[in-house]
Amino acid sequence: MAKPTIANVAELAGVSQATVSRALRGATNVTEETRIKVQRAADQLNFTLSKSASALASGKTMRVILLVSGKLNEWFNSGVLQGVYEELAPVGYDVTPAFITDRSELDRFFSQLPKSRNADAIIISSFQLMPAMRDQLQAIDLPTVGVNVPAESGYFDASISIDNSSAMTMAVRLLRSLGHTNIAFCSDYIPADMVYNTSQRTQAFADAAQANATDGITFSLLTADAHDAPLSKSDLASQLTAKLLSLPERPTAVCVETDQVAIALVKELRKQQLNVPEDISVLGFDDAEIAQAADLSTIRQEPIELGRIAGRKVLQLLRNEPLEHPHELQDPLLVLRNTTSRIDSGAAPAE
Amino acid sequence: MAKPTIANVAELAGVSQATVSRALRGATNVTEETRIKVQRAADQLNFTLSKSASALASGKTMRVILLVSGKLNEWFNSGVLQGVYEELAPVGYDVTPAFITDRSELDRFFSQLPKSRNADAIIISSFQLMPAMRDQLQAIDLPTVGVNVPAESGYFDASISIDNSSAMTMAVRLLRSLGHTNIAFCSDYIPADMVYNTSQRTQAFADAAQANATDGITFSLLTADAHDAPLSKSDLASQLTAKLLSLPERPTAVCVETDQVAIALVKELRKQQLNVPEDISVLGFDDAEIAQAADLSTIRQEPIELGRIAGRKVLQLLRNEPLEHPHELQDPLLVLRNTTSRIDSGAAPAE
DNA sequence: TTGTATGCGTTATCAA
DNA sequence: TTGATAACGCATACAA
Repeated sequence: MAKPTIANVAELAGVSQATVSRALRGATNVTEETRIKVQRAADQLNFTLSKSASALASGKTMRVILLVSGKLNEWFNSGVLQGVYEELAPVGYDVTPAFITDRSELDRFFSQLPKSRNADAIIISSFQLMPAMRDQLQAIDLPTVGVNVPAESGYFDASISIDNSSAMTMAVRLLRSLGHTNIAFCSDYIPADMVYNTSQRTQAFADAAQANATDGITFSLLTADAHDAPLSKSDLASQLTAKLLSLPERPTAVCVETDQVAIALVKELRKQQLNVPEDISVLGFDDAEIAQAADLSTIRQEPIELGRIAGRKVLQLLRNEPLEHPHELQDPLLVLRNTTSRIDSGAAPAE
Repeated sequence: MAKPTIANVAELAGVSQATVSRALRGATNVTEETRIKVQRAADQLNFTLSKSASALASGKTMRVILLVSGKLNEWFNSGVLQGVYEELAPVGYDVTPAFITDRSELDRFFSQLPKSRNADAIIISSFQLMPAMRDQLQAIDLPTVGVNVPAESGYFDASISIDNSSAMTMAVRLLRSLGHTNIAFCSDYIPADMVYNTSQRTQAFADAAQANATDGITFSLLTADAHDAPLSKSDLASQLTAKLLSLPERPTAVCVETDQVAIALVKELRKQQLNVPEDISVLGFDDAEIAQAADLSTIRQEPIELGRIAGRKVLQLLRNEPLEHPHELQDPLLVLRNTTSRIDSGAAPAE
């Protein structure tokens, strides 16, 4: 038999289609005896329910879309996917990833997006909230949960984000307690049509700077020059290094938007005969695998955990369970390795 | 209107449902005029075709499953996903990832696997081909393409794999040309129920060793002791280092199954006061991001490209196009950085 | 080129 | 607890 249907199973088991359907889905109102009988028949025919037919009949697709900015193999995105999958797959949901890099793709995605037809929920990760997107988000009649989205957004039914503000406050405090009084924040240029950016971190740093601006402390914001094609990390690093060294007074500590850029920056600084961390401390952001390999001090965020939390929120929304805290912030963790030290310490750091 | 159906669009456009269906899918036999009229009506109603209904009616799910061993956020797996997605998404296919870590999950996956019901094709990445799996593969009546699967497998309709044999031959040649005469290969212990392993690489190294075994050259295979829970990379590295150092004659060069383990090994060796690469050369496998950060010499494989190729093969199979070379091997590339050098060179490597 | 009518494989309502 | 039957929303053979 090419493709057994529920009817074949029903016939073989000697019951009705409806009973087969109930038995196979684990409904309560089926005798244990019949259930076993049906299961046996299904196994014998190598039968599985068709998701398409189930979806059509029930109105539930058992699928949730994960929309990420940037590529699926980026550290953050793949981690979120893993986390979401861990929570949703065990309860029968498929997770269909989609990614988007520029504005036009975003528009296309949302216009084609099944307004409630092809998914039961949608998770949106790390998007800048542009006006156009807000409208489209509001037009969606699906449960929507955000990952690393701006705090002020009431555009999602739920969200989980890292606390950038807390992260940058911690970073500034750390560097100050190490004696640094001239601190910079480095970030890449953000094209206007970019769907994601780390501007939240930049802003959070600026806020933290302002809160600490009273005494003789200098804060600087360094951003790469505008460019069309994305810069390689090393080109970006050398540009940032040049800017860093051309400041009136060279900062003794820099926070960098991501580990990748931070590591490239460390390499470039060392190439310029500056010792890290003796001459200048560098603090990354993410604690990706490379941070450990490069012995980089950094601020940890945990994409897998963010994904899990997002997945759980989706499940709650799907079950119409009330969310106590629909919008959550996750506390970051400072991870100190070998690229940060006291300003006045000329000694080599301990191994 | 809550959920517009094709009937609503038909009514608004003043045509039949069939025409709407044809127009929206870009069928040829529709007047440009009607197509525009229909499109306008669809836009106005914010209508999108229901994938479930389409799938049920047409028998095509427009979905392909990507089954990987290990987690979705691993470097190789997420790269393959990205590559597959790049090829399939533009032509309308969803890619649904699934991952599996042990044998029991594998069995469950295959038993629940829609024998041709819930996907149009399946891509299987990096699985060891166990007997149980062979049977199940043969039972699948879907196009099946493998990524990094054993060469001898005629169990897939198509496949794309890295050429482990060529990789290890290159590695051995490189190390020999650098003057090394005592070369080891390091790998983790592989639990019996593991669905994936790097044993192909180990075997390829053994083959390469045999091909070079004539003169006074020593090859060793080092494997971690059996363990239940996965070892941390650093624990694994220290165990491998211990084995390495307890050999009658310490090898001057080691190939390691993955970059991760190689980097941990380098750290451990240096902790043991051995200079890398002056005293001992280390060669990784993958050329993941961390390899560059750690300045590791390694053998590059490109998961994204593998994914793209797999995606294209799926498309060809789905279109019933004949594949000239259903089973392909990809040539690896040697990437020399700072963990390999001549055996007789005591000088520090150039920056 | 367009319309009509049927079927795709389930779920859900209702009755038994 | 089980069975009969009507949706579910679309694709497609066939007719016009």
